[in-house]
Amino acid sequence: MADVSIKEVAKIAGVSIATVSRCVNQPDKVTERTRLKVQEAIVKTGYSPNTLAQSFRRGRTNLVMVVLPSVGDPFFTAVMRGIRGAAKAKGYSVVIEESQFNTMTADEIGAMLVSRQTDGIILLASMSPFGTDILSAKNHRRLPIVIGCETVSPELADFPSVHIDNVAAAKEATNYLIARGHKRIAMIYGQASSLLTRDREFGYRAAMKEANIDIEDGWFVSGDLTLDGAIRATRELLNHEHRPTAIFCANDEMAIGCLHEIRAAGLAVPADISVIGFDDIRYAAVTDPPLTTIGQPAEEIGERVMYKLCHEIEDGHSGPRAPELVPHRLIVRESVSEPPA
Amino acid sequence: MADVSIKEVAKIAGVSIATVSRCVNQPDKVTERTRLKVQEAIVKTGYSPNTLAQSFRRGRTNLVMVVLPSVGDPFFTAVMRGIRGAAKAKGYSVVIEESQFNTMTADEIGAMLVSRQTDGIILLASMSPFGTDILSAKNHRRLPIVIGCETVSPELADFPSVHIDNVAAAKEATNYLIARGHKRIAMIYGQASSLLTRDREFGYRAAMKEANIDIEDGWFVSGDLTLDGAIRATRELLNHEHRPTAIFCANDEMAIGCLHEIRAAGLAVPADISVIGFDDIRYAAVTDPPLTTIGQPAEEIGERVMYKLCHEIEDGHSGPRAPELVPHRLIVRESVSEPPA
DNA sequence: GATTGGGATGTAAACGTTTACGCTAAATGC
DNA sequence: GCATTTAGCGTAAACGTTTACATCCCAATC
Repeated sequence: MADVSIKEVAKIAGVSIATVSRCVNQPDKVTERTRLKVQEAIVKTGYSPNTLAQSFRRGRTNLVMVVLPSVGDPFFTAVMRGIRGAAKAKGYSVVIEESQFNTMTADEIGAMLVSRQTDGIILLASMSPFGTDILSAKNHRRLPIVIGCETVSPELADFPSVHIDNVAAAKEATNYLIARGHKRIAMIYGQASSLLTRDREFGYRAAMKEANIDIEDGWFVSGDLTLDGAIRATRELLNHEHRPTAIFCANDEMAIGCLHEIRAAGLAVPADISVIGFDDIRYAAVTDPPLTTIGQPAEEIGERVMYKLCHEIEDGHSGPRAPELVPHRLIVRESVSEPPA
Repeated sequence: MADVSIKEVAKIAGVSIATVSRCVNQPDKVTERTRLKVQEAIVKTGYSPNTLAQSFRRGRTNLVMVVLPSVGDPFFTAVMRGIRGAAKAKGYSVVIEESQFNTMTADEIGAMLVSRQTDGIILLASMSPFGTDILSAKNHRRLPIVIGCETVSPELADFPSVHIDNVAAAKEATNYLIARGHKRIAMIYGQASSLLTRDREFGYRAAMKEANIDIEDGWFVSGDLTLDGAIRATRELLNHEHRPTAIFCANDEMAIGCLHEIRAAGLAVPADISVIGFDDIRYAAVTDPPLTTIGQPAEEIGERVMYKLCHEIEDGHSGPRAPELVPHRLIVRESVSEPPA
């Protein structure tokens, strides 16, 4: 059944292997008559082209790699859905690498491309902690890499990217809390190494500064972008001598952990403490209380980033590389109110 | 930098390409002296073997495919973590296919293997709705396929599998509700086509029957394994003329939707209605109230299923194929109590 | 010192496909 | 009806690697 090669088809159809190949790949270069003859031989033998040989010959795998911080994060799941949809439409398969748990370095990524295991790479996770030499512009060979979600660090500025304006979005979240009357506003941020985190931090600090509100020591804590990290961070905040009346979490997963820990401490959201998240993952709508958050068009980001990558792979790069900004929006639910009197 | 082939290395090192290949793949077959010489040439040229050519020549991609119902489900995310870890250890990459949104048929899966795009396949989703001809035992060629999580349908019984005893687990969940005094127990199940759903249904019905409790019409509703589906299903249950006092959800994601909808209706969990889930995803511990559920060793399942697949790929199959059962356990939190008086 | 054995290396074939090139025969232009 | 183009097809090379086999050389044995 398997292991039938193009040779066999050619023999049965009474044509050369070149003709069989053409029938499959460029049907217009071949007579209707022979096309049918070959088609018949193909179904008779159950032939399907050996993808390995094709990839080898064509120098393409039709495989792209996505590097993301955590596959468990529902936000990235949504981005992945967009990527996958676009990939399917363009005939690519996707392999995922989690940057959080392995030590994949920029060198490994470069090696991956050089050794042609994948045709291109989508970075949803900042690689800055690893060093970006191979990826950087100083490497003159253009690697098909596109960056999504993350703000682009200077070394990577040469690569195309798709993301929201993280600074503006974080500022908007913070301003919303300020507008509701909060002054003691804490932030649970992600990983210190991440640029995305840094952008959201800038937004938070900028909004506070503009409103002339001081940020006390201990109001800016890391939650590692995880549920458990956020629970620890929230505990710290609750024990702070000036307990905040509002907490801005850099993603929804942390916000959910935050909600839980506040509740566990016998306090109420938003009566005692307001919470605002980031990403608008699906669970955000069903928490108790439903989470006010910043929505990102995750699936759209995924789609666009994939199409951009296809363009890089197939047409090489062309024209300018201004980051493609997509819109965010504040989604008001019930986890934010005025601070307690 | 790129595109340096084995020939160039050979020329620089002053040896034949065969020797270079041996240095890389079977270092013990080569003199220390030449090995060093070649090594030097390799770093000098920046050579890295063309993976496409290797795959082609060796007839192996070191790529496996995982088919699962929904990548968004945190349970499968956990399974994937196990798979990914084992894959990494064994030198494989993983591509994911979602069976929910595309129409991948068994034939396509077969084609995938025949055309050698992947070395093997892990099925975490039942393929029964699609027809299993290609995969079935009647196809004499042994395909490297392993089944995880799902109970194995008769046609697939010939393939190795790793899963919990879903019937027993569902029975245990139901019995727990019965033991707490419930009689009006509803179930929100997954997709009707899924064997896993059928097994959990069996367990539920068996427990009810043994306790001599009738299941009323309308107490057994589909939630599609999704949040939204569960919300709809819960609404139906709340409007039932004999409203259940307990709801058994076939997975935690649905249980979370269920909790939310009960709350939205102004009722309390567990005071008015008890809820029990299945899977013990991470969010289950931080719902309000924390969710009582059945825990599965998701990551372990993933690991084992991957190792089993490696064995299939590398050593062919050998010996008997009894399904490998892994233990489940009831995790008691706070979403179940006695029924209201 | 001749013979044998074996380890290290080179030679060349093979994997299945795509494609440049050349050939034949048919179609087109006078 | 002849010359010219062109469409359809076959031949064969090429992609980069692995590996069976041949070769060579050195060491060990008699």
